[in-house]
Amino acid sequence: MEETPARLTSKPSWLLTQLAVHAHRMASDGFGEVGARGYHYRLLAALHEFGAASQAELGRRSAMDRSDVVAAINQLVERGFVERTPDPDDRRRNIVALTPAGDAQLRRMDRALDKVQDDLLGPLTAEDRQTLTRLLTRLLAHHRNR
Amino acid sequence: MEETPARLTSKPSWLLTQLAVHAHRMASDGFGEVGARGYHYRLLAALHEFGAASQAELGRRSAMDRSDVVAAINQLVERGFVERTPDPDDRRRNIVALTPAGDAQLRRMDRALDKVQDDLLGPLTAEDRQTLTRLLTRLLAHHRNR
DNA sequence: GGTCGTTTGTTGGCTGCGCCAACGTTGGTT
DNA sequence: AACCAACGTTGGCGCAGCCAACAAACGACC
Repeated sequence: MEETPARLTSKPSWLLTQLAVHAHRMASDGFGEVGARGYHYRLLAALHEFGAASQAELGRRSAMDRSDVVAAINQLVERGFVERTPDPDDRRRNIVALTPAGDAQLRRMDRALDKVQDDLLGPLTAEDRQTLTRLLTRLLAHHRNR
Repeated sequence: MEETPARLTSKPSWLLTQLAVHAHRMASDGFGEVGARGYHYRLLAALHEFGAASQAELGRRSAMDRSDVVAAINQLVERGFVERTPDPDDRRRNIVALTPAGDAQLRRMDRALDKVQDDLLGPLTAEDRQTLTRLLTRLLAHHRNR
């Protein structure tokens, strides 16, 4: 059983990034079962919660680069999960809207993700889970605004 | 100020991966100042803590793929931070050893990383930091072996 | 009106990290 | 001798994050 250097295991940044690798892999597996990836989920979630929006706005809400939004929306359009129409009021923009099929896909991904959360937090008590979530939320909010 | 969907912000896997992005970026910036990356730090740390080892063993200790170890060691050799010599007792293996220059580089990266931890945990009290570290360690240990 | 700066969509590219398949060489087992 | 396992190496893939550039369109200002 090979050991990991204490220099690494003692550093929160190491714990965080390594655990994120596991979380990411689990989520990817879940998404993969419905033929999707993380970017798709973020966009569908933003559309469902805030309604139709331009690509730039979607990017901001989903913490994605504009260029990555283009590619992901292309794929979602191709599958009929989303509709892209030019904005008549601002000809620079596209309006992206969720379709019923997209809504169904979002629910499928939701179910897959819920399972992931449970696997991820496996050995933690309900109280510990809450504590962890609270701490992570605080930190993320702090760094979100640089 | 654009909002992020609650579907995302409520999921530990989202908090974890997004916060990991920040942590990774901060660490990358720190490492970048001494012209290195995460892989280099992992290898140097393993060498310093456990002594000279074969590449395969280093990979296991640093949670890296064999092929990625090859490339990273090449770069460390090129900079004189590490020496690679054939193992006379097992001609399949190379013995990788830390040089004094490598040790100095490790210390430089250590200092950069310490700063990162502080920035990362910025708004947390000492007690909260300890709690977070404890929870993350528990989770990582759980997923490491399965 | 015309000019300037900004926003938007899009293309193309780059980096880090994790991972996998294949191959030849070498060791250990039987 | 035959087999399987481990090692180093090459080459390649996927996801996520990011940046630069461009043309088109918008807004504000004089």
